[in-house]
Amino acid sequence: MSPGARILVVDDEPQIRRSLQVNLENKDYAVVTAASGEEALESIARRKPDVVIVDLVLPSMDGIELTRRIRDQSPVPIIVLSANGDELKKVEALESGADDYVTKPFSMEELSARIKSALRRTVMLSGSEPIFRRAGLSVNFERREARLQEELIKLTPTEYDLLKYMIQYSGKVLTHRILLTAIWGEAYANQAQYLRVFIGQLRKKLERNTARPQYILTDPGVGYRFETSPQEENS
Amino acid sequence: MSPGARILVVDDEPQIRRSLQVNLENKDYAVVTAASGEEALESIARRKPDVVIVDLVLPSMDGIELTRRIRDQSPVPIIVLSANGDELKKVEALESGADDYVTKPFSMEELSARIKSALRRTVMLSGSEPIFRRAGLSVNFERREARLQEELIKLTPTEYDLLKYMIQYSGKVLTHRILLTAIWGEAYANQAQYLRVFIGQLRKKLERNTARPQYILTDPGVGYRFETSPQEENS
DNA sequence: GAATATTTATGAAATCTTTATGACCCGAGG
DNA sequence: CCTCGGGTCATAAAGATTTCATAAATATTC
Repeated sequence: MSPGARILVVDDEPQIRRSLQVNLENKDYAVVTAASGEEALESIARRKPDVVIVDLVLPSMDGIELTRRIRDQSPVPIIVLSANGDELKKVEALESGADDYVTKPFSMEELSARIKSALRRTVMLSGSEPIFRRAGLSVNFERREARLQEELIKLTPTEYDLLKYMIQYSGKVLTHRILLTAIWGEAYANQAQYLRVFIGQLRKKLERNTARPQYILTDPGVGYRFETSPQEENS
Repeated sequence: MSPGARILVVDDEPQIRRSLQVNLENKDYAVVTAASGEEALESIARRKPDVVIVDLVLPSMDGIELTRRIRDQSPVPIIVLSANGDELKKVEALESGADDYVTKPFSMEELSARIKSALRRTVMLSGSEPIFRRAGLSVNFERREARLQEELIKLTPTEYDLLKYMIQYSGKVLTHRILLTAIWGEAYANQAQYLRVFIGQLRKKLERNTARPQYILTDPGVGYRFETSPQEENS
């Protein structure tokens, strides 16, 4: 699927760099590493990686600052590695321009899935028609309608806008602020309750089991994400 | 096949404009060209093309922005020409309201097929008889008359124009703005009440049960659309 | 002056916003 | 280890607002 995509790993701990390098090379990625933000910026300019993985904790220039600096010069997908529990930092990272994050400790499968998702970020469209399809769900942008197994689903304007926006950035974590700003406007950036209500309505209409959503996932403390590939749940 | 359908080609490179013009005219289309988004918008308002072909890369206003602007005022099918590999842009274009895209480099056959497909989706008055038929309804565009089960229905000029327009783009949601602009003109784009009155009159004349319309459906908060596939009615 | 178009008025329907409630998670303090 | 309290989240439902359908009055056109 992604033979030889270039990945840059930025971490100050040599052990972690090594470990990631070995594991990712096993998955056929071309890996380069950097031990600091400065190195990373230079490496990005020279090597043009397809994905950058950044540890949140770095000496001198932390992950958030680095993310910001990268974003000033490149739209390359950035995945942040964050310590468990630091929701605030996650949000900060996402709003500085990171595309996704993985919470430590994480499995290689998890990281790998996020890398794939970042590489594939383009929404899959069927043929040339403006229709989005995934699992049982299809959304026709021309007709402004959504179907679940061929069955038409009635969506209000706001519900449709929200769904469309989430599909557009599917796979990516979208913070409350980002969603609220996009759909309702800057002034509503703090009305997280709106979001809960409308996410709830969308789930009620789209999800088989609203308690275990397939499409619209919650990232507690951060926001929501439209899942790209329906995963089987472990539980 | 499509005698004299009007096509607008929007591209800033004179060579490509020329090439497309010549090739499409050979296929019996009436071709007009525009070198910029601004020109294109004006040409659409004045010439009412049946299909618009837009290069994604344009100076000042790019293809996506142009697509969005066209969509604000017209449901005309838009085919986007995109450079190879720019998946993200394609998605963006389709979500902005484009109907189809063709990746450069492309053959004339390919483009031609897409044009035909786009024309087919709008109800063209091609074929031997300019008559639209669906379920019990038939509209003769040459004689400007509509019949319900062979019985002639009296339509005022505005009612007829509105019906014809909706049939032409049947299946698509037509926003209030688009309908008002098309039938009454730019200046009336906010008079949604006109629409309600005339839609109501059309329904009274066409629909068996105005409370459960078969043909003219309401998309609350968005607009109206002419239903393509007749639904079985229950009860 | 007859047909048509525009405007006004009103109740109904759909949607959006707000409030209320309980579940759940997690850390602090007993 | 347990319980408490604060926070986020999901959901239902009440209230407010907007949009819609319809009838009818008025204006315009030919």
